[in-house]
Amino acid sequence: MFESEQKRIETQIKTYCKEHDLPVREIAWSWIPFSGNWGIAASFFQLAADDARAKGLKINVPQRAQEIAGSIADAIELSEAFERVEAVKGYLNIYFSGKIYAMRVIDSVLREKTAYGQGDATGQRVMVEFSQPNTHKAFHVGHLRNVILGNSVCNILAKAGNDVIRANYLGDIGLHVIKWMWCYLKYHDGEVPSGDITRWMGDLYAEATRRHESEPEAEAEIRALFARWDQRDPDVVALWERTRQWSLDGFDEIYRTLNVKFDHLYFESEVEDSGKEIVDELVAKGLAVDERPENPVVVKLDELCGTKEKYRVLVVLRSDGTSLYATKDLSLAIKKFEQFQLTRSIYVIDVRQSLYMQQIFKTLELMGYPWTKDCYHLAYEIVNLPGNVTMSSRDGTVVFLQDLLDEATARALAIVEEKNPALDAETKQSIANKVALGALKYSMLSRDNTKIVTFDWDAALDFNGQAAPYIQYAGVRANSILRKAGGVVPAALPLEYDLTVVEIELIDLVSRVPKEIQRAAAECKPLFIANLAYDIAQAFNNFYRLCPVIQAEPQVRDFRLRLAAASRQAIVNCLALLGIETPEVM
RNA sequence: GCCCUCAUAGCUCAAUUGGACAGAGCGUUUGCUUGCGGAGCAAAAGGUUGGGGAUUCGAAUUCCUCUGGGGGCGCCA
Repeated sequence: MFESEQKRIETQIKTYCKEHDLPVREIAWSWIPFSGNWGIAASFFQLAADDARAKGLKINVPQRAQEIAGSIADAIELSEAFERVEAVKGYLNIYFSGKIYAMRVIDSVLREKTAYGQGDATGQRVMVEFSQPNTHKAFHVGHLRNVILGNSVCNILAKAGNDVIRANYLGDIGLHVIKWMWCYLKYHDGEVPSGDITRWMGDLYAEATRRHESEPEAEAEIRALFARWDQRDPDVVALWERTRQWSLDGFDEIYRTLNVKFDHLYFESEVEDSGKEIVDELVAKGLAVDERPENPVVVKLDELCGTKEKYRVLVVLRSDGTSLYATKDLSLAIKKFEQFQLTRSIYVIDVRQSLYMQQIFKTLELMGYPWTKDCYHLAYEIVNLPGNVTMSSRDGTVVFLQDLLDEATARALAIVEEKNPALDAETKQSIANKVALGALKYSMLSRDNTKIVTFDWDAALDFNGQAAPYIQYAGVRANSILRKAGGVVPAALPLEYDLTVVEIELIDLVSRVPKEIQRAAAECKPLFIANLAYDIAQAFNNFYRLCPVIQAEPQVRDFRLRLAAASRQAIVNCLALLGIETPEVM
C-alpha cells in the first residue's frame, strides 16, 4: 500500500547508517503488534550486534539497538503518508497516516473487487497435479483432502500471478482394474451401475478384493485376464473402456459437487507404452539393471548416487514385463514438461509417497533432465479415523464422501430453515450446500499440510467457532448492512472523522490480503489464507458490534458502508481461494 | 537397522519463518438481544511450548541428544 514511501525511508535509514559508521543492511519490515495504530516496524538488534562485533565492542544489545532506533527516529524525515515515528525496545515503529492509509486500502479493494490481492504476472507456468483417483475404486473422505488442498493451491498460485495448469492423473489401469473386471465378469456380468456410481464401483472392488483373498483359483484367473489385457484382447479392452467410463462419470459428478475443475487430464493407460520405452532407455544408459525373468528391472539409486540407504532401489518394470506406477510416472513427468514448457511441476500426493517421489525425481535427474529441480512433491498428511485407523476401501473402514456431504447439507439445511424460514426452497438448498461444503473444506485447509487430520463426524459438522460458516456469516452481516442502506456502495470520499480502534484493526487485516497470498503461494499453504479470513471475520464482527453504520452521521455512515463492502470483498476473495463460496444470506 | 514426520492450554489447532506480553476455537464458569441478523459478542479460568544441552542480544521456531506417537524402505498404487 505504501511501497514507494517505504522505499524512501529505507534509503534514509541506509544513508544514516553510512554517515554514522554503522553496518548497512537490508531492512526487514514487519507489522507492529499491539494494534491501535498501524504501521511498519524494523528491529535493530541484529544491526547493533553486527556493529559491536565489527568494532570489537562488548555491549548490551537491546540497549544499543534502542539507541540506534532512537537516533534514526530523530533523524528521519517523514512524508505526509506517515504520521509519526518512535523507537520502542529496539524497534523503529513508523506509523502510517491513518486517514490516507485507510482510504487507500478501502479504495483499492472496492476498485479491484474480485481481483483484489491479484499479484503481478510472474511469467511462471506451473502445473499442479492433484486428486489422482483410481477408476474402479471408491472415493472416500481420505481422498477429499487431496482434492481440496490441490484446488486451493491452484487458486492461490494463480492469484499470486502464476499461469497455472490444473492436472489430474487418473489411475485407469493396473492390477486393481483387472481384479475388478475379473470379479465383474465372473459374478456381475451385464450389470450396470445405479444411483451413486462411484460407490457402486467401490463396492464391487471391495468384493473383488474379498474374493481374491478367499477363492483359491482367483489368482490364476486374474493373472490370465491381465495377460489378455496386455495382448489387447478386444473383448477385454471393450469391457475396460465401458467400465472405466462409469468411474469417470462418477468422478465428474463428485468434482461438480466440490466445484473443482481441471485443465488437463492424464491417464495411466496413455503413458504405459512410453514408460516402457523409458525403461529401455534407462537400461541402455546403464542406469537400470535388467535381470529378467528372475528379477524385475531396477534402478539402484544408492549405488549410482554413492549414498547409503537413502534413495534405496526403484523398481521400474515387473519381471514379467508389465508396467508399474514408476514406469508410468517417469514418462508422465517428461511428457508434462515437453507438452507445456513448464517452469514448475507440483505433485500433490500424500506424505507416504515421499521416498518414492524422491526416487522418481532422482532417476529423472540421472537421466539428465535439467528441470528435475523444478519438480516439487507437495506432501500432506492423511485423514485418519479416530483411534488412528487409516481409511481403507479394502477393510471397509471408510466414510463415503457422498454420505458426509449429504449429512452436512442436511444439518446446514435444518439451520437455514430455522434462521430464515421465509426463503424459497431453492435458495435454502443453495445456502445449505455452500455452508456444508465450506465447513468441510475449511476444516481440512485450516491446519498445516503436515498435520494428520482425524476425521470426526462432530468436528466435521461443527458450524460454530473457527469454521467457514463463521466467516461466511460475517460476510452475510456485511451484506445485510449494505442491503438495508439501499444496496449501493457510496463513491470514494474523504475520511472526515477519527477512526476507532476496531476500524483500524479491520482495515489493517484487509490490507494484508495481497501479501498473505504471496506467502501462501510461496509455501503452498492455504492455511495462511484460512487464518487471515478468520481474522478478518472476527475483526468485522467487532466492528459490527461497536460501530453503528446506518444510524451514523452521513459522512461516517458512508465511509463505514465502504468499509463494510471492502470487508465483505476481502472475505469473499479469501474464501474463494479456499474454494468456498460466500452466500448473500444464510 | 536406515530415512521422513509430528509433540504448544483438558481437547483440536495457530503463531507475520529467529523478535515486542505464545494466540484462537471447542469444552468449563459467568454475563449480553425493544439496537445494522445471537451461525454473534464480552469476561474468567487454563502454559516451564515433551525432557536435557548448544548457538544467539533474543529460540515454540535453528543444531545435537533423549523420550514418545505416526509413516516409509526391490516386482501395491
